Amino acid sequence: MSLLATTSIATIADYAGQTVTLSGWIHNKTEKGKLIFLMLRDGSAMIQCVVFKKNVSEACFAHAQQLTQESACRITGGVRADSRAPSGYELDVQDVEIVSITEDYPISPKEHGVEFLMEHRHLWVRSSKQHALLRIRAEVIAAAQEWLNAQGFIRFDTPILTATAAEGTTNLFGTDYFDLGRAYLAQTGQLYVESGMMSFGKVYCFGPTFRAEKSKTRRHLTEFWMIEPEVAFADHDDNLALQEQFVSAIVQRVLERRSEDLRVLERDLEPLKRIVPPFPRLSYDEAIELIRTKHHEVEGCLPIAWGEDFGAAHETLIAQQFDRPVFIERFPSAIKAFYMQPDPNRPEVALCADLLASEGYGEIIGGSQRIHDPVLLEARIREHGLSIEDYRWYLDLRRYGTVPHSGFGMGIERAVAWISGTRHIRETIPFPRQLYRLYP
RNA sequence: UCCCCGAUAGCUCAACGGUAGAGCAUCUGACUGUUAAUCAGAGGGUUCGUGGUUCGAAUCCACGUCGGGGAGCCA
Repeated sequence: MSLLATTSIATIADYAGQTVTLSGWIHNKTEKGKLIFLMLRDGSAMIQCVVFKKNVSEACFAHAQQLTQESACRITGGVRADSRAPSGYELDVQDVEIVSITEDYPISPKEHGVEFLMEHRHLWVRSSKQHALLRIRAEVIAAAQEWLNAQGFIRFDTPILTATAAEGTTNLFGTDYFDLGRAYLAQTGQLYVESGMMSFGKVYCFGPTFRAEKSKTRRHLTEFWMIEPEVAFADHDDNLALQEQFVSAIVQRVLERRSEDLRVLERDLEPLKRIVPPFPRLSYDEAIELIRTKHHEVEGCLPIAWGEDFGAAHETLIAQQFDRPVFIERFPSAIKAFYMQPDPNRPEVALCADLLASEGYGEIIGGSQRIHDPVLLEARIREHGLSIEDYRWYLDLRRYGTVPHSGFGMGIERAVAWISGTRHIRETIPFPRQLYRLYP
């Protein structure tokens, strides 16, 4: 049963032959003398409504004439299958009720530049492609949480206002916090979610995270959403297995439920259909060697020495060797976060991995096995020049019932950009926050 | 923070040292099958700002503002 008195356009096929009332906005209008075509959008779908002058009252035809792009209205008419209609069904209009008339809607069906569209982001979300993309975002978020819930994970929310830097070095957004000095917006929920892991075993946090880095690329936002699972008694290999199942499940569910939106975005579905476990795995050492032999395949890609981190060109080169996402594992500890567990066979590398999306969309997951030994963790905190006092609670997790554990974080916007085939990350979130954009 | 590029009608762009232009949108009129309808007509400009070069600047130069692409950093 519907919560509203009006019919949802998405279910219009169920009403063929019946008279219904639809509520929505005029997406487009074509006048042809005594015949008017109204493309009505209600959020669920669109349908073409046909107004014939001789079939309706004078008042009704006048109302239809007054409607402009994005005017709101209620339209009553008969549902009829018609091959001439874009969606296969159209509405034979009997009555038009105007709810509000829109004047001078800024976004016409013609082309626009990025600056103009971003300035009108609050209206741009009504456009077909943005609508499809944000539906896919919602599906990715729902799929991620529901898959984890089905695996016995508990959502464990972590704070956004924190007293210190979680990972120390990166730039943070700060704000005054009453008499307690500075507070910072979280750049990850990971440390806190480890507390939940010791309580519930399998947990995840999901929320916005903030990076005050002056990144200016199509892969970066200053505010982005991250989902971070954390599992007790899970080692590095368990972690990678979890990640490839998680990512595959999300992709397959989007293919299953949002194929119409992927079609609107003209996304090639074949690469997505291949996203099933197992994903290829490459050690950091193997990646260095691959770059040495194949760096000429990507412009601007130069060989790097052991101990250096990869740049964007290196990631592109590595990702394009495979037809599905690829793990790069066991990075040098020196270039990774302080909490990552060293490989017992090679203490100079960490039991961590980055997952690079296929088709050159870059890193979508970063994860690791965490240090569970309190002595080692405390030493690492000191080595990184961090305050033991700030991490007292985090060290407590290792003092009381410590166990090996692993986890990872997936950036929602990068995953959505990859799955939807969207070049720029800014379109994958309703209101992107970037270096030079805080409005609307 | 660094490198590259851009700003002209509501929008997308042209004019590149000599009278400010087009398409779309808007308004008026015609049209019973349009899918970004078509046809006819009309209105619409502080060429981002400040200074400079020049007989003359949208055009060349400097600085500034806003924005776009990329690097680094990362998800």
